[in-house]
Amino acid sequence: MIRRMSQARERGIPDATVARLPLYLRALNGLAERGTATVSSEDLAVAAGVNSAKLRKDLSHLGSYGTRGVGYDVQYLIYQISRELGLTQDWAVAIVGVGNLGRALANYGGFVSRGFRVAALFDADTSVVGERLVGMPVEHIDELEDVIRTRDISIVVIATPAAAAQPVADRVIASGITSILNFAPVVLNVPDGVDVRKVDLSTELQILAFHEQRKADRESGSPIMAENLAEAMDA
Amino acid sequence: MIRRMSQARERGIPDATVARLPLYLRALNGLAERGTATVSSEDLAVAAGVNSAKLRKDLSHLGSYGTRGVGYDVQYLIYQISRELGLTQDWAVAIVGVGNLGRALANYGGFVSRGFRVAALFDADTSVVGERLVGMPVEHIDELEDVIRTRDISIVVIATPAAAAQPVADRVIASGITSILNFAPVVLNVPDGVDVRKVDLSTELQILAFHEQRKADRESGSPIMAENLAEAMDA
DNA sequence: TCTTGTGAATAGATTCACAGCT
DNA sequence: AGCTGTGAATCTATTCACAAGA
Repeated sequence: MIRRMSQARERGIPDATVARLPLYLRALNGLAERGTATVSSEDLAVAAGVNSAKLRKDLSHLGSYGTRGVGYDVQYLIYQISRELGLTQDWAVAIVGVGNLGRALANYGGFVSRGFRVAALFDADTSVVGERLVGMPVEHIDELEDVIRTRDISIVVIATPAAAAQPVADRVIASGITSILNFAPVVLNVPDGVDVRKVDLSTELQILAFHEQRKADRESGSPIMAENLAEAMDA
Repeated sequence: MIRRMSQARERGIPDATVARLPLYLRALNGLAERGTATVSSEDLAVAAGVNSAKLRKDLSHLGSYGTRGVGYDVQYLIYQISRELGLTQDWAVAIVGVGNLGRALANYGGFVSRGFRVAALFDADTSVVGERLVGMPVEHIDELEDVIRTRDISIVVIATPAAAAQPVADRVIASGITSILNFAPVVLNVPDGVDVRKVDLSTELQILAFHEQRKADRESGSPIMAENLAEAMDA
């Protein structure tokens, strides 16, 4: 029952689409800054570096916010995507681990900008505890559970060494956190219902290395690789 | 012609598979450290947090490196994956932009560990140029082209402010670079044949916020959302 | 006339389930 | 008896191509 609405708003937006919404949002913000009032799917797709049919299908999952023959109203679309992503409220984020990376994250401007607010910083190292960063004192990891509850933290960023990441995850999950952004190079074990996203420098470098190697192989031109190249060029 | 070999080794490994190989490699290294000699697809899959059929299919793209009834030899598989990813050679990496993030990246241990070597650091800020980091002097961005060529850099990490990223990308591409890891929050415009991977904190946070919002919506229990929850629990 | 929104077609990834080998 | 490797089935995502609407 209650099966009306734009068909998509009601039930899940595809993951692949959700992953691209931030990209569109950024492109739209760029256009807005340059004073553009209206944009076609084609132009927005170019700005975001995707195919325009994909962009239109993605946006169609949020609703029907364009005007045929005209395009999309930039401000209106910014608002709709922001709302869909939950950026119209602001989320209290805690960063655990104030090493080089943690500091970089805390200082990262775009972080605080829209929708997110660094509400706590934690470290286990007592020589770092007490230091101030972006106006926040670094607190001792012992305070983790208390602070998460009292400051209504909803997203935790783990920027600890690898060995500390799982215990930290266990503790924040026990404190009710269900959204974790993990920078430590380990696979976190978490119960169902907890979302973990992982950012991993070495993984990204390895993927680049793979492709770089392929390119090098092609240039050195073994017969098999030459054939691959020919096939690749057909595309 | 020459259409033999394990059917997969010759022609492209799926992107989704390539993206997971680093994950398997890490899980395998963990097992190796604990002295495990042999592992089944099931156990390795658990360690890597994926489905075992997927793991087997992924590995089958590299070749037939398991033993039926037994599993995979840990050391041998580490070697095969490393070779496939191109980690048996080492890649000279340059980091452009030595702010908080650039420093964190330069100091990141796992970076240097296997396959990668920080071979140059660049910044436009003359007050940073000359400073030493991980044994390397920070060089002025003017040296970019020369250094890329003379030190045989093959991967460039862009950790500059957003506005500097595209010009830097243009310059490194003009110097022959075809692999870029971009931390700046912009879509880089690059010609065909250049691989760009993007790591983006705010994108990741926005994706988490989306899911977090969904969870919150469910708990507040509108009829439609309650229905969604019921459906989700069927799975 | 121009551009959206979307069915239909295609491509790609995941999962199932079991034959085949050790 | 146990586990890999893989066809077949399924699910998800992308792209095409055009009807419908401004």
